[in-house]
Amino acid sequence: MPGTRVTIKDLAKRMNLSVSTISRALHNHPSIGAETTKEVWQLAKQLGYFPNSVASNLRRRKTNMIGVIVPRIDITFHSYVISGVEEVAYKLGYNVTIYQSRDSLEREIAITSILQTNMVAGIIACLALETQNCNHFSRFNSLRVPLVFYDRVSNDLEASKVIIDDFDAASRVTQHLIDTGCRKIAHIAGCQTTSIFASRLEGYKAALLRNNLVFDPAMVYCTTNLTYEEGAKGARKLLKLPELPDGIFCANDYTAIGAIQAIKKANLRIPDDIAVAGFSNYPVSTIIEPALTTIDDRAFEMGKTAARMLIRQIEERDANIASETIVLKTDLIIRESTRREPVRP
Amino acid sequence: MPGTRVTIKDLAKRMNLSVSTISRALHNHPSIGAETTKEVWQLAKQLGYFPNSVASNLRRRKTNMIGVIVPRIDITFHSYVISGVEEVAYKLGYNVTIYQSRDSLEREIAITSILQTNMVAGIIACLALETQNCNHFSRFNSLRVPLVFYDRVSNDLEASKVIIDDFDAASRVTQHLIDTGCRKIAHIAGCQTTSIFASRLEGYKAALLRNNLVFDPAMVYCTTNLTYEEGAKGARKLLKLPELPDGIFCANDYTAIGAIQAIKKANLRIPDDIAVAGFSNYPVSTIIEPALTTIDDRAFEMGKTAARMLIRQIEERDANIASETIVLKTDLIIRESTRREPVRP
DNA sequence: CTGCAAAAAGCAAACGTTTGCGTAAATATT
DNA sequence: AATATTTACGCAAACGTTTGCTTTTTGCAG
Repeated sequence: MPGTRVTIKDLAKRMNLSVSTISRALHNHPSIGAETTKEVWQLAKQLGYFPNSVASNLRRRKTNMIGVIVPRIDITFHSYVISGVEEVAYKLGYNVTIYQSRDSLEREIAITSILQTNMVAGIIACLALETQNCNHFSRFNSLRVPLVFYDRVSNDLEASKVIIDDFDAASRVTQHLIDTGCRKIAHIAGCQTTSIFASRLEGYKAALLRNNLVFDPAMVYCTTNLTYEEGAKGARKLLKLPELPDGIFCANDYTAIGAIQAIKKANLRIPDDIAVAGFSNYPVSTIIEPALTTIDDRAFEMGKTAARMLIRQIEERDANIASETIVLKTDLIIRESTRREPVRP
Repeated sequence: MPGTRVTIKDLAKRMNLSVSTISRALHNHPSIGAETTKEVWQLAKQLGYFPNSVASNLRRRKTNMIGVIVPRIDITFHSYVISGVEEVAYKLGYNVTIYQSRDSLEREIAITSILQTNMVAGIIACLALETQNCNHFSRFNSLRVPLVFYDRVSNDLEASKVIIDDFDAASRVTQHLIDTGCRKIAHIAGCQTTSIFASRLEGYKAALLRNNLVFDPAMVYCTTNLTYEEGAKGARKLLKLPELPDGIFCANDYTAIGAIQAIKKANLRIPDDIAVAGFSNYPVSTIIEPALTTIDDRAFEMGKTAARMLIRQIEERDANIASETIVLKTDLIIRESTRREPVRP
C-alpha cells in the first residue's frame, strides 16, 4: 500500500514532539497532557492519519484477526455461522479472515499453516469431512492460540466446542414421526465417520428402540455429501424396498427436499403416505411443498457463540482457561411434511 | 501469539549464519550457496519455523490481504461471490477478510477505515443500499489500493467493476413473458436508488414498449428489501388491481417465490393464470413449485472474476492500469413458472 | 604466486509502532 | 528554602523481516 501514508513520525515532526508522546496521546495515555493529547488528535485528523495495524501487531506480537475455516461458504448453514462470527467480531474490534477447506484434509492442513504464518489471534473451525485426526491443529495449543470448533468437532484434541446435541435432536424428530403414527421409519444418513451424522443415526435408532420398533439397517441410506441429488437418490432406493417406509428422517434439509421431490414424483402423498423430516431449518424448508418439519440448528447463534467464546479466551489468555463446550438448544419445527391428517374411516 | 515462535534469528544462531543469509536462503535467492540453502530449509522444517507474515508485511510495506465488503454474508448471492473470491485468492496466495455492511452506510464507512488501517492489498465491494455517494472509497485511489466493485457499483468513482447487464437481462425476461403470451405484465421492483434495480425496471419497460404494450405504473410494486415477505405483499397488492396481470417479473428470486406462494394461496394457477419470473437463479428456484424461470446472474463467476481482476491490478500496480469494467453474460433459464400450455380450445 | 572476477555471506538500516525507563520542569510538602 | 512528589515528555530498544551495499571467500587465469 504505497501512496504516501502519514505516520506517527510525521505527526511527531510537525509538532516537535517525540514519537512516543504521539503514540501515547493517540491512546489517550494519562501521562500525556490533556492539551497535547487534544492537539495530537486534531492534527491526526487533519492530516488523515490512520494507524498502521501491521506495525502495531508486530510490536505487540498479536493481531486481532480471527481465522475461520469452513468446509464451504456457500452452504447455508456455514454462511449463517460466518455471519454470526462477523457480527460479534466486528462489534468487539476483531477482523475475520475466511478459508474454505472444501472438505479436503490437505487443504485444511495448508490453511492451518497459513493461519500460523498470519499470526491470527484465534481460530474458529468446522472440520472437513475428510479429517479424521487433528494433529495439524495441535500446534495451536503450543502456540497458545485459542481454538474453537463448531458443529463438526474433534474429540481427540484439547479445544473448545460449540455444538448442538445431535443425538437428542435426532431422537426428538424420530419420536415426533412416531407420535404422528409412523411405524416404519427410514433414515437418510450423512457420512458416518463424522460424529454429528453418526449421532443423528444413533438418536434415530434410540427413538425406535425406545418405542419398541425394530431397527432395520435396510431402512438406512448412507450418503457422503448431503445434497439434493443424494436425497432424491436415497428416497428412490427406499421406495423400492419390499415394505415401504411410512416416514423418513433425513440428516439435513437438502436431502429431505430431494427426498420430497422424489416421493412426489413417485405419486405418493406427503405426509399421508410418507412423512418426511429434515435437519437444519434452512429457509428453503418453508418453500418446499409440503413445508418441511425440521430441527432448527441455530446456525447464526452458533457463530455468535463461537466468536464470543473465542474472543474471551483470546483476551483472558493469561487466565489459562480450560477448554469448554457449549451445547446449544435446538428446536423441533413442525410443518406440513409430518402433519398427518387423522385417517378418515 | 506468544508461545515460543521460532524466528529467522534462531535459525541464524543455530547455523552461525547471518539473518540476511537465512532470509535469502528461505527465498531461494541465487546468491546463497545451494548447500547452505538446503541446510537452512532442513533446519527450518526441523525446528518448525514459520515465517511471520506480519513482520514481512511491515518491511515490504504490503500485505496479501484482500478486503471484501458485502451487504450480508447470508444472502445466497453474496455467499457465492465470496466463495468465488476465496477460491481464486487461495490459489494465488492471497487471504480474504470479510465485512458485512448490513446495507448501512455508516458501517460501510467504518469498514473502509478498518481496511485502510489493516493495509489491505486490495478491496472488493458491493455497495450498501444506503450508499449514495462513494467519497469514503476515494481514499483508496490516493493510497493506490486497487478497488473492484461488483453487482452494486458506483458510477461517480474511478474504480473497476464486475457486473451483469441488468437492463438487457430484464428486457430478455420480459420479452420471454411476452413471447409466452403475457400481455399485462407487472413488475416487483427493488430499491430504485440502486442502479441495478433501476436498470431492471428500465429493461422491463423497454421490452414492453418494444412490443407496443403499455407501461402502467400501477403495475409496478416497489420494495426496498427484496424478501419473501415483500414479494408476497407485492403480489397480493397486484392481485387487487381491477385488471389482473397475466405475468409478473420480479427483481429477484426471493420476491418471485413470495409472489408465487401468494398467488397460489389466491387459488390462481401458475403459469396459466399468471406467469412468474425471477432474477438470480438461486438454488431455491428449482425447489419452488412450479420451478421458477429466472436469470442466472453468475454469482460464483462474478466473485472469481472480481478476484482475478483485483489481483492483477495489485500485482501490476506499477503498470498503472486504468480501471476496467467486465460485464458477465447472463442466462435466461426457463422453467415451469412461465411454461404456458398452449390454450386448449 | 599475484591479481581479479565471481560466488557466498555479512552489516546495518529500515518498515511503523509500543513501552520500560529516565529526566526535566512544575507543583506540593515540610 | 530545600526536598519530595507529581506531571509531561523523550530516549532507545524491540517486534521479525527484507534488502542495498560491503566484505570475505573461493576459483582460476596469467
